[in-house]
Amino acid sequence: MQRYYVTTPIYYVNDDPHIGHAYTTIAADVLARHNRLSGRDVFFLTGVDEHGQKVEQAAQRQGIQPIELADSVVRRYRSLWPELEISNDDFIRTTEERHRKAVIAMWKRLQAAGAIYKGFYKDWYCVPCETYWTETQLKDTGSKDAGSLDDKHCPDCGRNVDQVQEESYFFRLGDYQEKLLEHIHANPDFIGPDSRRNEVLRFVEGGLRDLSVSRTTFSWGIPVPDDDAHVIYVWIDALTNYLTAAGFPDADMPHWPADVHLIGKDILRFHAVYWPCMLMAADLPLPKRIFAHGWWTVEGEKMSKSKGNALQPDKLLEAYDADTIRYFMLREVPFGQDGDFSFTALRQRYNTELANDMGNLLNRSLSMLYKYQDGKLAAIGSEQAGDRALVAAVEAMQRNVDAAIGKQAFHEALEQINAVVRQGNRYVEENAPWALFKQGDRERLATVLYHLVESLRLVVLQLSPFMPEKCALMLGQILHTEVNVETLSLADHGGWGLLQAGHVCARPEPVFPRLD
RNA sequence: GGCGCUUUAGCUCAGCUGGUUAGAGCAACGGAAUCAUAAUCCGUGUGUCCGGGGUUCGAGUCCCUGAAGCGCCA
Repeated sequence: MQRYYVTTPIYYVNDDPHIGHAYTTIAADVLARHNRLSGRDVFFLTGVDEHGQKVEQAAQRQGIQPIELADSVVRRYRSLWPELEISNDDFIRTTEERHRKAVIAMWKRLQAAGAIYKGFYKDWYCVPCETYWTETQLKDTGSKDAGSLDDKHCPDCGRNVDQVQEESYFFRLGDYQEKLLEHIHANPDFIGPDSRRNEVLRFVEGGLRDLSVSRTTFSWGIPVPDDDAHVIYVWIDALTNYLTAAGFPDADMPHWPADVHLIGKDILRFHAVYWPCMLMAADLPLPKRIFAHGWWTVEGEKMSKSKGNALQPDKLLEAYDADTIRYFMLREVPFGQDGDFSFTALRQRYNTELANDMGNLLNRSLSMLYKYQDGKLAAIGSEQAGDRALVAAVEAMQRNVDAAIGKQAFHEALEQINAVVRQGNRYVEENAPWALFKQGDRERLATVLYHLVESLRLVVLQLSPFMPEKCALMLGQILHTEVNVETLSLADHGGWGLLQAGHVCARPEPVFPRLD
């Protein structure tokens, strides 16, 4: 069986879940569900990153152990994901033993390859802020008298910073520059969208410096093998999670390499530069694709902690169901671009596309089926051009949705689906079943109603990865039975004509009541 | 400062390697129909395709240049 491995980043437990985390995870979930529907053996991974100085300090401030802080945030994620209908197959925590083993194995593998060496890491430290800054970050403050040490100021508070020198292990990132460039050029789909791919290319072309991969300034992490003074820094620790869950280093890894790492644009460089180079050094296959999506503003404003306007998924779920949120986020904005989350826009999408077009098409179709044929599909007569066009549109949609999702173009997939829905509504008007009924043309009436219901069945099937719950309801009405969308497959259920004459649909009930 | 991207109907955007009267969705206006969640369907746009210059028989689509916005890097 064809395999499919999709990942989200592991979210840092320093932060409560917000709409950005939900976005990545929903998108990954749609990929997972679509590929399951397509018959693939899917492995969908999400999880959390628990180590690091920030968590250590935050825990200290709260007077608790880092693991306690992590545990509490993990609980929030674990309760949130089911509410958003996230169907992850695994949830990884970087504090797990399996992960410690994988990271140690990764480290040793890099070391054995000669890709790690010990050196010194120079940094600037702002004592009042307790924050480290790099040389280049300091330059941004534009001091008047550049050059002298006194003029190095903290970008945050403007006070003087101290230079600190720290022993550190380094990864020979620079050695892989050419190999990485070759790989990106040879694999045009390796990084998406294209604008991000270009950014990475330019960044790598500009030269890669070796990467500091250990720290001695905090201890909340995985110690460097045979050198307890050092903790393995975030790169090797966090990124290796994708291997850990795949079975590294013990098992053979049937799902590796990953088909897609979905990420936010803020962590593009780690995933598109550091990670592939580490894998090359460790002589492991590279992920097939890394896709960076954009960020959300809320009602036109940037989300920020200080503004306190970060949209929390659990709050959102009090107002709208998961399917509506899922649909809106993937429909409103081309995946890869930034977008704005506005409640007006959400309600408009919902009312026009879901309530008026999709929901009402199902409702009016089944209503007519009941009004004219007691809810029962009847044998069809010969197909006319409009009937064949509808069938062709459904089949084209199936191909196009698959292609769109294959390149993470969710908005495009949904547009393909909506186009068939619009055609369905047009089909109703063109064939006017009510007129056929009055004329007593039972055969034509049966043909039209059959085409409507059967096309709806296939449309909803395609939509089910996006809106599992609503689609289960809609399919339930069409099939007149409880439907578990997780067990459906395109191979078994995706063909035209599977509904039989004599099948009785359920009485319709609005699935998308209009919102005011 | 360097590199790159974007700028097309009121709004959000599509327009591949240049070629008939520049398109979609939403919004607006007019009409039809009545199966349906007053939902649907049809019709309606005199848009400087950001400005300027150029290449070409022909440019929204290529080149140069200017402006605005954005991204990455410094």
